Amino acid sequence: MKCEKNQFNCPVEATLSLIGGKYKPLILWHLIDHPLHYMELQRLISNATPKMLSQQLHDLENNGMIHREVIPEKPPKTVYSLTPFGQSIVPILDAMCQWGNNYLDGLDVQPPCCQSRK
Amino acid sequence: MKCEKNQFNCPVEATLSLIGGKYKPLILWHLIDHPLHYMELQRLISNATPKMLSQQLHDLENNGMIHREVIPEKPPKTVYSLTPFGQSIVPILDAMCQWGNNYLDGLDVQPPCCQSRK
DNA sequence: CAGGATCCCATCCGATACTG
DNA sequence: CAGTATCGGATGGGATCCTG
Repeated sequence: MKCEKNQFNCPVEATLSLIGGKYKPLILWHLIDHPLHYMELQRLISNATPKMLSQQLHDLENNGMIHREVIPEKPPKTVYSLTPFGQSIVPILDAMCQWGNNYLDGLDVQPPCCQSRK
Repeated sequence: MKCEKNQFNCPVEATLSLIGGKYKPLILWHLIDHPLHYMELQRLISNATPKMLSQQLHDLENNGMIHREVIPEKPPKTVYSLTPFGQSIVPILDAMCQWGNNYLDGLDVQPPCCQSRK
């Protein structure tokens, strides 16, 4: 999904335009409790290709949801963390995760991660 | 987005697979308080083409979120309404709508509909 | 290590026209 | 009224290879 400031049919559309990307909810989810390096995210979201991961990270950064900091070392590191704006959307992720778990339960599917937070 | 029962990276993905379509949240939103006819939905969601609207309606029906009842009259009528399963996801829509309104406020954009419910 | 570049395919979505 | 059929463009997402 695009992340522009165009007209939306509904505020819900606006919300989805920010977190509707394939790996975006998952990225945000992993960043809730602590910042992570690119490599750690790559390992946690292993079926995302590097291209997809960095693309989604850039989208989230451009929308102000996450902060990207490069640490000039050898080897170089990049740390991603939630901004306050990104934090503000966590309750929605929580609600969606909880509902999604109930739904998957009904299908007898084991969710691969984040069954519940905390 | 597709709506299959495949593997999801995250329960949030499962949720998005059901309500992530372009007009799905809006359709569900309009059906919260009362059932609607196809034509009423078409009028409320005027920039959806008939093809898109009926496609999204079918998706929602196949996933058990809405109920479709054909009333054999002349002229024919079709009534769409939320199922209990569809009702169960309303809190998420509420949360997303509320957050989206705050977000759009910050952009000085007037949301076109459903500023708040009730 | 953290990604960018390139190529390509699947799906989403819109416009227009038509039907029981 | 309540859709379906068809075509085509836009976008999302994957595979592979390459670089500072």
